[in-house]
Amino acid sequence: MDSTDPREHVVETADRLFYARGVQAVGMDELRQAAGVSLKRLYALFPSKEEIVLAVLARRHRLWEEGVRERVDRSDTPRARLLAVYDHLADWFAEDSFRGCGFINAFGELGAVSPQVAEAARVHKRSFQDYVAALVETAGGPADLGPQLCILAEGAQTTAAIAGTPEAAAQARRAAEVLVQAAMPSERSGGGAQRTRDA
Amino acid sequence: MDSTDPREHVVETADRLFYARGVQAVGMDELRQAAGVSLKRLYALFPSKEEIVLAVLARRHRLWEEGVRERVDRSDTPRARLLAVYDHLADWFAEDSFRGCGFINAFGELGAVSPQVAEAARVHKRSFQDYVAALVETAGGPADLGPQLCILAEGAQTTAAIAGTPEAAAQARRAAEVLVQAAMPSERSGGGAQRTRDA
DNA sequence: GAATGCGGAGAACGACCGTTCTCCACTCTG
DNA sequence: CAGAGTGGAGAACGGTCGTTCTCCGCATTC
Repeated sequence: MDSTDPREHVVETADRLFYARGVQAVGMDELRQAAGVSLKRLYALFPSKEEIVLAVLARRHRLWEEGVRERVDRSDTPRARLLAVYDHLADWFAEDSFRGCGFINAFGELGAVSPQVAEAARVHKRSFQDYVAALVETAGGPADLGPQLCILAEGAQTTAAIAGTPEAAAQARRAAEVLVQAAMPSERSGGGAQRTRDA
Repeated sequence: MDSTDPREHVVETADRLFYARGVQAVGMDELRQAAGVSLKRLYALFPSKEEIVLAVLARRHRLWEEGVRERVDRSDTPRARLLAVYDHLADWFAEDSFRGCGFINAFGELGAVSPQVAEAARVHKRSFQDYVAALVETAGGPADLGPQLCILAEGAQTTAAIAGTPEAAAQARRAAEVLVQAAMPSERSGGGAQRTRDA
């Protein structure tokens, strides 16, 4: 829980608070108290609140990429790897603390007022799109497929967040299956590639 | 531009400001000045800022429904009506002022702190899902198709907003075409829509 | 013309924001 | 033990927020 690095500890705490209630709803004093550091130390670690926000987003980006990559790498076939993303989403949506994509939320709250936050969201989404595009290319799918799968993932996140229910992940997965099947029809319909044995 | 109803005029102005910069970034004094009303009058029209936010969302909900409905009704076949939604999105994304879905933005900014805002977003999205589900049913499509098409629309909105480019609408449309085609295979590609399943 | 009420302009208010500063207990070093 | 320096607690600061209040010009009415 508490890491050895005080900086990381502050970022973890800030992430939890910002994500749960919004950035502007959490004051520096509350963050200081929750993180158990003095205000002086807080400002010694970070020059401003905005820098904390950016550090939180950077951490979220890293954790997201690790989580997706780990889940994808657990699948063996190129096709299963494409769909693994939605299983990752399903697990995420089922968490009690789930409240949508932190980048979308931050973009909506601060994107118009902080170019750096907007840019962080842009880079994060772009990075995911590139990753999926690489998966599609490896699987031998057409270039169109990547963006379409990403749009499904984005839509599932906001839908699940606002509805407060996790079923959007499964719906997006089924849609993705259709798109993948249509874009990359398997030569053998019986499908020797169908080894849906996970973990 | 300026409506006869001062209340509506305030809501229009608030919508423009809130949408462009975020709710919390716009103070009541700035809104008062932009709308050209006195602070006293502003608080005579609305008891609090939150009520203005809710009125803005209600107006946005109405305009969105009218816009989508008008666009859908311009199409003649049930299949074209399903895809008309994405053409509407394409036009919207191309607007200079486009900055994502106002409900998603408001939810990200205030959803955790204002149950009423969260509920407004939920109702709005749910209403759209019901509308699409009705279109799907009329077209004779399976129940699964509606949520999938909605997820594509949601994903296109956030993708276009964060990327700052409108191409997500076309990508979502192409994906939707595939989903529709897979779920409702036309016997002849020329398309006899009359041969759909009856109610 | 005097009384009355309405609405506009904007000052005032209390709260809270992000950030800085003051003060002091404490721990090292000699 | 004396002195220096570090870091914690939290007060202070300037600013802004949402909201309320005061003041005053002005139109209406008897």
